[in-house]
Amino acid sequence: MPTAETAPAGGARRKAQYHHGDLKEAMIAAAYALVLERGPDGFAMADACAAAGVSRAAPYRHFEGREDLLKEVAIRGFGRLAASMRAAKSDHPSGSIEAIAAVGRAYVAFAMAERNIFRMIFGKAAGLKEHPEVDAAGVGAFEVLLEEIRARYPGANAERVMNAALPLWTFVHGASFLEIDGAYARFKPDQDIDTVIDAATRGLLSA
Amino acid sequence: MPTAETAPAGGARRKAQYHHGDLKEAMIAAAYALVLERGPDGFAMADACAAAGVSRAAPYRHFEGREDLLKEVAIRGFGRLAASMRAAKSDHPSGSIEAIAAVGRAYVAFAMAERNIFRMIFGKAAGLKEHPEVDAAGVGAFEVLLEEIRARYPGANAERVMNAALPLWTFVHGASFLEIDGAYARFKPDQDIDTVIDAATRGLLSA
DNA sequence: TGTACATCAGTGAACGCGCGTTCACTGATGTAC
DNA sequence: TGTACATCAGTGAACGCGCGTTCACTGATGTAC
Repeated sequence: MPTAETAPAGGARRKAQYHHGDLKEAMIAAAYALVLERGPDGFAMADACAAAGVSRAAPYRHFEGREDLLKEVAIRGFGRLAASMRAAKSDHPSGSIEAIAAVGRAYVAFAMAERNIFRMIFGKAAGLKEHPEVDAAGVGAFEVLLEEIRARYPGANAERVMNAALPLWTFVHGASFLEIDGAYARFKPDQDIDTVIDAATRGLLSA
Repeated sequence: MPTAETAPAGGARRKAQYHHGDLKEAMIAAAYALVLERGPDGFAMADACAAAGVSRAAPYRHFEGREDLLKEVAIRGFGRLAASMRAAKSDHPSGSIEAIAAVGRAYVAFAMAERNIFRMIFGKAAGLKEHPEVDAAGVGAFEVLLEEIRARYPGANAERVMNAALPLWTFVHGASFLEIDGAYARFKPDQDIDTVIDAATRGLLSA
């Protein structure tokens, strides 16, 4: 019903169509929006069904259950995080400090923009068990940073790359959580988070 | 019943006593242990009641409800975190890099030892609303680091102290979450986390 | 091109369970006189 | 020191709600002939 009005193309009785068309995708999108808004714990199947304009039982044709749907949401989350980091670094020379700092800033910016998604994809506390696919999506996101580090230190072995990358990840990860939880706003309200990230990136890369 | 055996002092029929003695404290301790074990979402009032050897209705004489009990757990959590940081730094000269690094190591060590408590006290996602008392306990924990920074830079104004403290907190906070979530184990299994913290502390303090 | 039939994707209703919370109660304790 | 009474901290049972999931069904679609 909600979407019927806005898509009058084709036949006249598009309204109240029995088959949805792409319910799987619609459910994922609805779930993503709901998790974003209320967090993974506040997410209810019934709400996602309502948002997709479908009965409560319908999604079980496409997902094993709630967990399976949330898994899909988590994969999207990592995908969006990776995409925004990738976009951010494309403005700067490959391997430059600026590119690396831009990746970090994008990481924190994503956490701020989609805080509940960020909280969900990191930390199984939020009721999401281990899934190889989610895991792979997470690795894919980390790869964006690794690529940049490799470009900065051509020919460096894996250990050296990790030694450079992990502290940077650590810092922006911590910055994301502190920002999300309001710790920065509380202790230093006028702070510009991007400046902090830039400074830390330099400090950690030269350490 | 569980504690009756171990405290035979006084009267003979200590067992199955009607009045608990200190149910409030017993509930908090039971809840703390349960949250530690299963996380804040896996925590059920009924389990805590069972652990304290009391009916489901009893705690409502001492707490407004579940949220109120969890609030108390969170306060304890911050208290324990602060105490372990304080203990760690006492081994080193006040204001020294070693003392500051020790505080950081203790922070991450606490996160590892009590991961579900750590997750609970940071991030309201875990179903704990804002409470002034919890907030104050959190500030108290941060104070342990601030004291150390002030000792290092005598006479520094508040801003300078924050500028030094926040990046350090950010790093150990990120390290805690990555360690908890298994990210370090996954990407660099043989890494010694304490070494990383020491290096980052030096790098960030001199940045 | 039309009909029969298998298959698929929905529906509506209800089940069932976990769990926080409440209610009327009762046993224990402390205090006034 | 003993009794009456108020108060407090428990109990047992049940309520109620949210919510994921299942079941028997029905409408729509695609395919064989």
